[in-house]
Amino acid sequence: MPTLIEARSKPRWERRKDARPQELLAAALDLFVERGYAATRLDEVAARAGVSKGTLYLYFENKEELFKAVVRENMVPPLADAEELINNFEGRSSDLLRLCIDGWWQRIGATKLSGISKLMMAESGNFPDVARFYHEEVVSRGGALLSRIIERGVALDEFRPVDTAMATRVIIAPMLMLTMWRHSLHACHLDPIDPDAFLDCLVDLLTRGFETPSGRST
Amino acid sequence: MPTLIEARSKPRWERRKDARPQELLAAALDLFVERGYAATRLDEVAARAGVSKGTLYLYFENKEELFKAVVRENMVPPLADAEELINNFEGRSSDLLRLCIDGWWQRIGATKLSGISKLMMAESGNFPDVARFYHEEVVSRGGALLSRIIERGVALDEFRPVDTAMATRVIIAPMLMLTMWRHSLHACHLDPIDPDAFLDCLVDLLTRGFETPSGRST
DNA sequence: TATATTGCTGACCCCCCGGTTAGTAACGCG
DNA sequence: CGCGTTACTAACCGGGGGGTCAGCAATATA
Repeated sequence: MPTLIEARSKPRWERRKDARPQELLAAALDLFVERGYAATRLDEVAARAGVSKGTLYLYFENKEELFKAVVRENMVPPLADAEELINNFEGRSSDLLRLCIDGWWQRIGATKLSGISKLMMAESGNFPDVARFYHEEVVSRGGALLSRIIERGVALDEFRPVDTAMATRVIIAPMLMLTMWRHSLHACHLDPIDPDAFLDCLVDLLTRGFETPSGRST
Repeated sequence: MPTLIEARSKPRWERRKDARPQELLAAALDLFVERGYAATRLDEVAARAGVSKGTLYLYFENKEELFKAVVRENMVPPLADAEELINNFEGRSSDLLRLCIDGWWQRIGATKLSGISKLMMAESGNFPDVARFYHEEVVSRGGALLSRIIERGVALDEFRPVDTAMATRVIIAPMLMLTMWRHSLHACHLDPIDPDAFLDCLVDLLTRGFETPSGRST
C-alpha cells in the first residue's frame, strides 16, 4: 500500500512539459548509440527518460522523427561552428585542417556522438529515408567543409593540387574507421586500440602527403 | 486444380538432401549482406533457397549457427590461401603486401563477401557471441597475416622499423572503410566513390610511408 | 503395386515492439 | 477547497519473426 510518506512527498508522476523533450532526446541518443537504430526500443527510451512510451509520442511523431531530432540537436551544431571557424580563419591551411580534425575528435569522435556516425554507416541500407536525411544534414555538409579547406590550401599554394573529392574521402576514412572500431569490436573488449596514437599517425601521414615542398615549414 | 502436366512432370517438392546446405548457405550469404544480421528473416533465407523455413532448421541449429557456417564457408578459405602464399613467397615484402591487398580486394573487397565485414562492424555490439566467433576466426587471423608481412619486411630491412600492431591497423582501416562505404551510403546511390582509385591512392601512400630509403627501387 | 523410410511442408506458438487511446491524476486558478 | 485543463499513464492492438512439430508426400525397396 502507498505509505503516508509516498503519498505526501512524491506524486506518482510530475508535469514537466518543458524538460521532457531534452530528457527524451538525451535518453534516445544514449540508446541509439548503444544499440543501433533498429534495435533501440522506444519503451526503453521512454523508461530511461523516466516517462512512459505514450509520453514519448506526445513529443515526437514516431521513431524516425525522434532520431532526426537527435541528429539535429547533436550533430548539426558542431558543423555550424566549424563553418564559422573556417570562414574567419587566417593562417596556414594545414593548421586549419588539424584544428578541424582535433575539433571533430573532441566534440564528436571521442564522445558518444561518434556512435551516430557508426549507426548510419551500419544501418543506412535498411532505412533509406533516414539515410537521405543524414546525408543532407551531415555528410554532404561535413564533406563540403573539408573540401573548402583543401581548396583553400591549394589556392594559397600550401597544398599541392589534388583531386579534392578523393582527398576529402582519404581524410574522412580513417576518422570514421576509428569510430567504427571504438563502437564495434573494441566495445566488446576485443582488439583494443589507442585512438590518439592512431590519429597522430594518420594526420602526420596526410599532411606529409598533401603539403607542397614550398609549403613546408618544420 | 493440379493439371495432368503438373502432376506428371513436377512433384510439389524434391528430396535433395545433398544440395540443400550449399543452397541455404548461398541464400543466407546474400541476405545477410543485403540486410544485416538482425534484419535477415529466416523465412526469407529459406524461400530464396527454394525451401520452407522448417527445412532450414533441419540443416542448421539456429540463426547464429547458420551465420557461423556462412563465415566458415566463405571468409576462412581465402585466409588459408593467403597464409599459404605468405609461407612460400620469395621476393620483396612490398610486393607481397600489394599481392595480399589485391587478393583481398579481388576475393573479398570487391565481392559481396565484403558485406560480412561491414555487417560485423555494424552489429557485433548487439551479438557478442557472434562477435567473439568472428574475431577468432577472421579478425585475429587476418591481422596476424598482415603483421607477419610487416615483420618480414622489417627483418629483411625492406621496411623501416614500425609499431607492427599500429601499422597493421593503418593498413586495414582504409580497406574496411572502403567496404563500409560501398555497403552504406554508396549503396543508396549517395556519395559514389571509385574503389580502384581510392585503393591505388592509399596503397601508394602506405608503401611510401613504410619503405626505407634503401628499399626503394623506382 | 504395396510398404517403409525420410526429406520436407506449413500451420502454429509465443514473445516482442511500434504505435494508439481511454482514462487518470497533477497542477493552475478562482 | 473545488473545479477545469491537460500532461501523463497503462493497457491494448496488430503485425512480424525465431523456433517447433505433426503429418504428408517423394523416393527406395520389394
